Amino acid sequence: MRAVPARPNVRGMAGSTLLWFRRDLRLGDNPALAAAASSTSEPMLGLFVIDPALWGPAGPVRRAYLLSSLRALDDQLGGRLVVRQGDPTTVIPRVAAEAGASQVFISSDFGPYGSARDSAVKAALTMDDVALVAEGSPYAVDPGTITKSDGTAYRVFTPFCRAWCEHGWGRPVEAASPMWLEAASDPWPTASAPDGLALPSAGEQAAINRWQRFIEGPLADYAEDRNRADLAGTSSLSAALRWGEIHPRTMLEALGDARGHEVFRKELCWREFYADVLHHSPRSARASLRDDMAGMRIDDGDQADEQFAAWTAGRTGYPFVDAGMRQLRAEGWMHNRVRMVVASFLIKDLHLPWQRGAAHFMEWLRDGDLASNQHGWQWTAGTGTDAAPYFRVFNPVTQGLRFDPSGDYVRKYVPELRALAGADAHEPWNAPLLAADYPDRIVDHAAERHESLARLAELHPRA
DNA sequence: TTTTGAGTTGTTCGA
DNA sequence: GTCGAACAACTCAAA
Repeated sequence: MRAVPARPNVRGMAGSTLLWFRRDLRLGDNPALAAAASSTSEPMLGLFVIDPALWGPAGPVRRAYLLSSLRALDDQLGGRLVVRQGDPTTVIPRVAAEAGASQVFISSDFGPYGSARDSAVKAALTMDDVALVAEGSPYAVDPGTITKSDGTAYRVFTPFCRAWCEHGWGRPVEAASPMWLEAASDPWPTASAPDGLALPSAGEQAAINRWQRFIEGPLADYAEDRNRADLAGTSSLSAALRWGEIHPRTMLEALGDARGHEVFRKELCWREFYADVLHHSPRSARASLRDDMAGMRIDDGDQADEQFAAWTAGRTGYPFVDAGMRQLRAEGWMHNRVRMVVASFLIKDLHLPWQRGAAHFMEWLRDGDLASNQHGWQWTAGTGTDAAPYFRVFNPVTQGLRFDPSGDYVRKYVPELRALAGADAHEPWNAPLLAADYPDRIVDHAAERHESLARLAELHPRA
């Protein structure tokens, strides 16, 4: 990235190569970059397109994170990352023409929007005699690759994971250090995180540093500590994976057979499993994967709206739920264990549709990934893969006592409960004078659990 | 072909 | 206080 050539005139420069970054904001272990670099000895042009179709829905948190990550990438490119705004179907052919590029390299996108967009871009480029070359993807194994023996997609995680491990994945590809062309950028959009929301540092180097710290520290006890909300037992790399600041292949390469390593590899596999499920069933981003659950009775109306608002604000009166919802607003991130608990509360205690909670998560999560988010929610709702224990209803108090036994997590995000010591923070109703500013419980968990099971029984009436 | 056992993340009840 | 059973029914792989 230091080797910046004497500035050529981009216009009319024949034979140059374009690298279109999307969710692969890194230089290391980047097959598209490696392929582009080895295809030409000419300097190449690194481009990111701000696509209005994605930019708006990304929400303020992901917009701010993305800009921060793009700034880091721009630094790595010696300030030569070209940023354009607009529909890629028109922007990509235009930039390719400006640069005289005959090839545009990308990393494959398997999402419903991304794959359709890439088809449209490919068609538009073909008219100009420019090739769109896809190399690599955000996954260790491309979605659609792992199938059952009859060729159809897996719907259960464990057999998928077994097949995924047997299939294996390649070694990280060597870093390339091409020369980068300079070209005009559109003005970068502005985006700032909501007031008071603190984002961690973004970019490839930050991701590598975080990964290194995780390997040296929490990974050894990951099997036990990953569920503990009051410990820093997770990798905190979900956003880096979402934006491709680090590739899962790089991580898998470093993992061995220790228990914590095995469990972490499984977590990476979950990400790949859900990408595979979404790839085979694009509709499942919006609709329940299991159509037999579509008739589930849900609540709506003014009271449902009020309860939804209490949930988003972290004012349900259940400390573990409220701590999670407030962490989301404070950091644009939530501990995975707590994601399940707040999701279960929305679905089983408030009887609201999973799509409503999933949309709120997508609005606030800096790691918001369509496949992982929607199917994580569907797992909790019992509408997705893993249909077996449909009677699973999380008890928000029990979960808090088990996975935040110190109460530190609750007190960190719910200041009204700081007068309660230890695990007492999970049951403020036992000491009302010490938690006077904290809301009362908006529903009775035992009663709503019963209601949820009753509504499920309506779908499967006994003979 | 049919059968069988197992399946990320759970809770409650009653002995 | 601890422990096993029950909560019903779908997917997958192996026997």
